[in-house]
This record gives sequence, structure tokens and C-alpha cells, in this order.
Amino acid sequence: MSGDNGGEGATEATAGAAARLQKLFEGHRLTPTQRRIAHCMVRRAADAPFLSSVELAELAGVSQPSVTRFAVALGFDGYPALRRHLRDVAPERAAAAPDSLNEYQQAVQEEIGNLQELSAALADPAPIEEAARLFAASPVLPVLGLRAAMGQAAGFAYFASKVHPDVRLLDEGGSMLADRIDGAVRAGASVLLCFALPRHPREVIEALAYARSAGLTVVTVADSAFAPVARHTDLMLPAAVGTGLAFDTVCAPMLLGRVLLEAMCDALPDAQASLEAFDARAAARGLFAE
Amino acid sequence: MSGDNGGEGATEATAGAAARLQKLFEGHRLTPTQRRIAHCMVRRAADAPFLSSVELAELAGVSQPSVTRFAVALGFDGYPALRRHLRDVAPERAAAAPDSLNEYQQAVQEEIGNLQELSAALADPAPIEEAARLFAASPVLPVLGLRAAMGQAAGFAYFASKVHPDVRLLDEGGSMLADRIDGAVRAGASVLLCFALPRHPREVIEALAYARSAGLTVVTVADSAFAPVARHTDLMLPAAVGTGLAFDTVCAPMLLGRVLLEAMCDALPDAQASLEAFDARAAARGLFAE
DNA sequence: CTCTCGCTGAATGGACCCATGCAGCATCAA
DNA sequence: TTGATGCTGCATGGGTCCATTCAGCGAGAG
Repeated sequence: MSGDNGGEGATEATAGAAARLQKLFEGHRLTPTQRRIAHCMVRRAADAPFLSSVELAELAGVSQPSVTRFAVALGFDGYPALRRHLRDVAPERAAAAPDSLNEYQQAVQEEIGNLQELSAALADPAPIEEAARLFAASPVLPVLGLRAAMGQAAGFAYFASKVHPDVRLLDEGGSMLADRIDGAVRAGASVLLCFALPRHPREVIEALAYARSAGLTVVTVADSAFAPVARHTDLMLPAAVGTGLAFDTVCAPMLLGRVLLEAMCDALPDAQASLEAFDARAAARGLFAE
Repeated sequence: MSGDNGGEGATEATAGAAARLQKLFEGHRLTPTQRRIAHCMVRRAADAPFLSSVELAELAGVSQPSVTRFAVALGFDGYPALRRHLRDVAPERAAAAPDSLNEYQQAVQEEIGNLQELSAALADPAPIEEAARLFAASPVLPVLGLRAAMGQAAGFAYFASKVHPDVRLLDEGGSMLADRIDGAVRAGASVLLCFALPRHPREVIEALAYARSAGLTVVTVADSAFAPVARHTDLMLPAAVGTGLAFDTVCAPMLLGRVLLEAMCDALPDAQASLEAFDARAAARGLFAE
């Protein structure tokens, strides 16, 4: 318990350190290598005050002189001066009294709680792996997400299509939705993944009922095991949403989707090869920066 | 103010560190010189993990070899080992036995860290509110998000359109993208919101450059303040992504988007009325279950 | 008184750290 | 194509840090 508090405080302090680092870098023109160093320091903000220039250089994947030049570019006399500065500002342990958190920060804290809950649920990965096997075994993978859930379905579908041969995003309701479900079934689909988030459109419930009547196994990521879609779901994966802001925050469902992707990659024999092939093609096309 | 909190926190942490040091010394027969060193370390527990053997020797008024022998007497391999131990236990890592967490849970923990970072950054809501003012003041709000960022952009746009009169989702690249930006400008847009996540497509960078040349103020939510899009961004809002799984997890960017929505609602005078009107129409149509 | 033993600090050598000079390379303008 | 500019890594030298060795010192036993 004392350990928990200490841990939380440390994480908080780490986050604060990262924010201070960001501020420190602002207003300086940095070269690409220097940006790599900065990014690395933010990523390991807790260790930063202890690292030597060589250690930091190795972690960032750059040469040691680049680290020295980085410190000078930030206005310090040298790398030791930068590190000393970090040591001086580090002990600003944020007391983080709950009442001192503004509305936005409270919403973030609520989502952290939701993620803790998700983490606990993931202690048993069996349902995830079960779903992943279903996805991998299905030659066609329809992904349903309407309205508020459209973004999550789209994100899942984008990545899934990098490793799965035929991912079909169903993000529009109306009469065409049943047509698309039919199409997926004709193409061999055996399963359907549904993202169901509040507020639950009737269309989604009807679509799931239709999908099951068409013989599909329905896997649903929903905000609650008792969501209205539960009646039409074969495998329910709950992930709480945050309700502290005007619009629901959906960290846990998004993350659960990524976990499903990871498990599906493990279940698909060619996943790694597909990803590497994509990277190769992307590099050849100059698709991505850096 | 922050100084007070920080001071208290530091004192608290110092007390904890001092207690741990006392425990560390217990059960070891120490010579008078070594007791001086121990006493000095307790007295300056906060700095202890940073001091070199010579510095500590000077502070304690003993010779440098005595410090080395002191570390050995405590059972360490040498003074660096002792200092490393102090660094490791100082923040009392919330690691909570990482080996007990499976791969999925570790990814969740990483995202919790990212959210802590976001929470710290949100302590200063000025950039958020600045962005929200820009959005509210623009009669047309184009929201750009390609590929991996499409889902986030779509989610933002879905909710934003409930309170903003004209939200335009730009989720497809190609030559049409510039056309759509032109269209938004002609319709009166003064700002563009971009979700930029790894891997950063060149198209996004080019689109932002084009948008700025067309007179738009660019607000970007990106995984890092040093993302390639930073050059073409007027207001950068960083939110780290998780990289523990095969595909990036984007809790913090998603949440930051919702925070922007919240702030935009506060900046739009008719937001509350728009939401209530939507609820009324939705209820009348039986759009949602329950 | 003297011998012994343990503690302590000075000195030394190796290892590491950091800043500077130099050459290779990419980018951009002419 | 060519030259210039800026960025980056390699190599190097001075400086610091740390562990070891050795001599001096004080306390206690004989």
C-alpha cells in the first residue's frame, strides 16, 4: 500500500519530469539526431538525470559527441551541466492532491482506473486468444462499428488489414449494412468483430442479430458485459469507457482492440512476413517520413 | 505554490529514502569513519544517489577510499554498485514485479504511464483552450487523419459534429485531399486539426504544408513534439503512443482529442443546446437502445 | 614498554567520461 | 554537374572517478 502510493507518486513525478523536459526543448531548433536524443530522454525521463553521455547515446542510437552537442545546443555549458540541471529540477515530487487536479486531469485519472481494470482482466488471456483464433481462422473478417464506435473499428481494421487477408470495415448503418454482412458470409466469413460503445444504436443490435442468424460467430468489445448487445454476442470482451467529459473516452476499448490484434498476429502464421513485406514496399515507395 | 507542494513532496520522499538508508545500514558493524559517512548520507538522502565517491567523501569529511570501503562493507561490489542501488530504490518503482505481468498487461501499464504524462501536461490547460478557441471561431473545422490516425480523426469528427456546425473529416490522401482543404478554406475555415501518429505518412506533411500555405492555422495532436509534422504546425499538442504491441496504442492521443472536444464545447455558446436537441431528436427516433 | 592489530589517508594506476578536431556524407543552390 | 553548407560519426586527448596498495597512527594486550 505504501508501495502503491510511492509507485504512483513516482510515475506522477516521472510524468512531470517529461513535461518539464518538453518545455526545455521548446524554442530550440534541433537537428534530427538531436530530436532522437530529446525523444529518448522524454521516454526515459526517470533515468535521464543518472545517465552518462555514452549511456544516453547508446539508448538513443546516436554517437556520444552528438549528446554533447545536444547539451550545448540547449544552452548548457556541456553535458554535465545539462544533467546537473535535471538533477536540480527532478526532486519536484508532485504532491498531486486530488483536489488540485483540473477537470481534464480527473478524466485522465478515471481512464487510468479503467486501464488498471483492463490490466486485471487481461491476467487471463484465454478469451482474447479464443477471439484471435476465430479471427485468424476466418478468411474474411468483418469489423462492425457505428457512430461513436466507428473510429475504433476503423483503427482496428486499418492495422488488421496489414496481417489479415480480407478485413471489411462496416462503419455505415442503413439497409446496406445487412447487404455487406451477407457479402462477408458469402465470401467465407465465420466470425464478426463488433465494437459497441455508448450510446448503443439500435442498428448495431439489429445488425448483430442478423449476423448471428446468418451463421456468424459474434465477438463484441463493449463498455460493459451487460450492454444491450450482449444478448447477440457469443464472446463478450468488456472494456470500460470514461464518462468524465462531455463525450465518452475509450482508452480501454481501443487498447483491447490492439491486444486482439497482437493475439491475432500470433495466431496468423504469415503475420510477421506480411508486416515485413509491407515495410519493404512502404520504404520503396517513400510512404513514410524518416 | 508549486514550490510548497514540491517541497513537501520532496521532504516526504527524503524521509522515505532516509528510512530506507537506515534499514540498509542496520546489521552491519561500521567503523567510526563509516558511521560518519552513513550519517552524512542520511542527512543528504535526496542528493545521495547523485554524489560521486569524492563528493560524498568531502561532505562527510573523510577520504575517498573510505567511501569505497564503506560500500564494500555494506555488501556491494563497490561504490558504483551502492549508488546504483540507491537509484533503483529511490523512486520505489511501481514496477510491481513486471515478470508477473503478461505481455498484454505490460502494454497496458505502458499506456498508464503515457496517461500520467498526459495528466501532467494538462496541468497547464492553456494550449488546449487556445486550440479550442481556434476551433470554435472557425465556421468550418477540417479534421485530418490518414492511415493509422484515421480512427482518431473519425472519432473526433463524429463527436465534434454534434456541437460544431461544419466538421469535415479528411481521412483520405491523394490528390483529392488538397481539393478538400481548398474547399474548407473557401467555406471559411481558419484552422485545421491534424492527428499525426506513427508511422508518419509523407502525405500528411505535405498536406499540412499546403494547408498553411492556404492560410490555415494548423493544430496538431502528435505522438511527440518532435514528430516530422512539427515543422508545419502552429500549435503542437503532444501525446505519447504505446509501442509495446505490434501496433501502436493511442490512448493518450484519443483522450487528448476528447479533452479538446470538451474545451471546444466550453468555447461554443450553443454547444449544450445542440447536444440537448440531438438527444431529443434521437429519443424521438428511437435511435439508441435503452 | 613494546608488539600487534585494525583503521585511516596519501598515492597510484586503470577505466571511464566528456569535449574537440577531422573526415565522410547528404542536401541544396547555382 | 559542382560547390558550399551543415550534420554526423570516428578518433583522440585531457580530465575525473574509483579500486588498490602502502605507510602512518592509535588502541589494547602482554
